[in-house]
Amino acid sequence: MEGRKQMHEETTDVEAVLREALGASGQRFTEQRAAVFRFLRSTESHPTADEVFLRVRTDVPGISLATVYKSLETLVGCGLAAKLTYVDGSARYDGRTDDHHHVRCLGCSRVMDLPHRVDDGEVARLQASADGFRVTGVRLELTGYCPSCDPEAAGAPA
Amino acid sequence: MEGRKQMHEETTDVEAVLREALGASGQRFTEQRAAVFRFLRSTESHPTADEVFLRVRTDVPGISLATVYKSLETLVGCGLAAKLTYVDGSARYDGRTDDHHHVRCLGCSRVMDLPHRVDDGEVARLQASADGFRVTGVRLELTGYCPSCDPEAAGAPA
DNA sequence: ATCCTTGCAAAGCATTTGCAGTCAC
DNA sequence: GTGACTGCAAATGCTTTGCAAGGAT
Repeated sequence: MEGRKQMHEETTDVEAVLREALGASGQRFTEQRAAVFRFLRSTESHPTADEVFLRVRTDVPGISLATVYKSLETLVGCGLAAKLTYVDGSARYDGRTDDHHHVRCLGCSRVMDLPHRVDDGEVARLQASADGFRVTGVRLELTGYCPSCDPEAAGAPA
Repeated sequence: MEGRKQMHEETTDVEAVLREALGASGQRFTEQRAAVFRFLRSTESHPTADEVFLRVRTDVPGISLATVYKSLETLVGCGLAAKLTYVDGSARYDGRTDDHHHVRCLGCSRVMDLPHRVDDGEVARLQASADGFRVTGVRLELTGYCPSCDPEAAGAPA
């Protein structure tokens, strides 16, 4: 089936992307970095460093937590990942680097991606009052409750 | 002048607000909590716990950092302050609890308040794709450069 | 062969906690 | 007087760092 072939192509592509980005900044391709990058690209769960560690350990048994931290920082430095920080203080990593927004569930702490971006006109309106300020980025996060955590919804919310 | 009288009234009012909020949740009014609250209300600088500590220490010489942390948490619990977290991982506190947004300068790290809020229609549009999710809050932060830090502006950027 | 990376363990830093004395009520 | 609050210091948890061995180019 096409499925397997496509999967293989994607894997290859992911490695190529990583090799290129690392090479461009004079850094080396390693199995550890590849595993971290592959996992980040494969999930939308915006994992913490520790979650990455636990998962990647199944692919690269001997990897250490320190290496995961270093790899994540390397990826962020290459522009292949983004670092998010939440109110609880935990850092999370996102394999998507395009400008997008998030919804976070106050119940289960899950973070999901939003397909739409804030309208440029809206940004311009908000920015208008910060005079002289040159805006380069917008970060937006919706908070609330996902269907299975909603305390106001009918079902028993765990 | 009116200035002095108004200032005194405000101070009194701030304490009354604090007393009421604390009483409502069975907690006690203390000089330390009052000093922390007063400082938060008086500034727009969104200070870290340590900055609060350094400043409040001039009013309450013997106060400890642990007490500042506890007081800040108490205020957040009473709804008299909000806790913010930035990408660098540092927690900051905001004496304003109404729903408002921020601009952060990538040069000097200063955080300022934005007078406008994201339009409800825009939130609805963004939310539309997160189906089943009940949105309760919106957090937005603009990032960029303030006039004195803008590297693309004419003057020497420090 | 060079020097970047890894894994380990120790160090760092912000925040939290335990506890005895103190204070608000 | 009672129970909450403070200050101190120790503890915690996440993240970073130093270093010798190993690996990519």
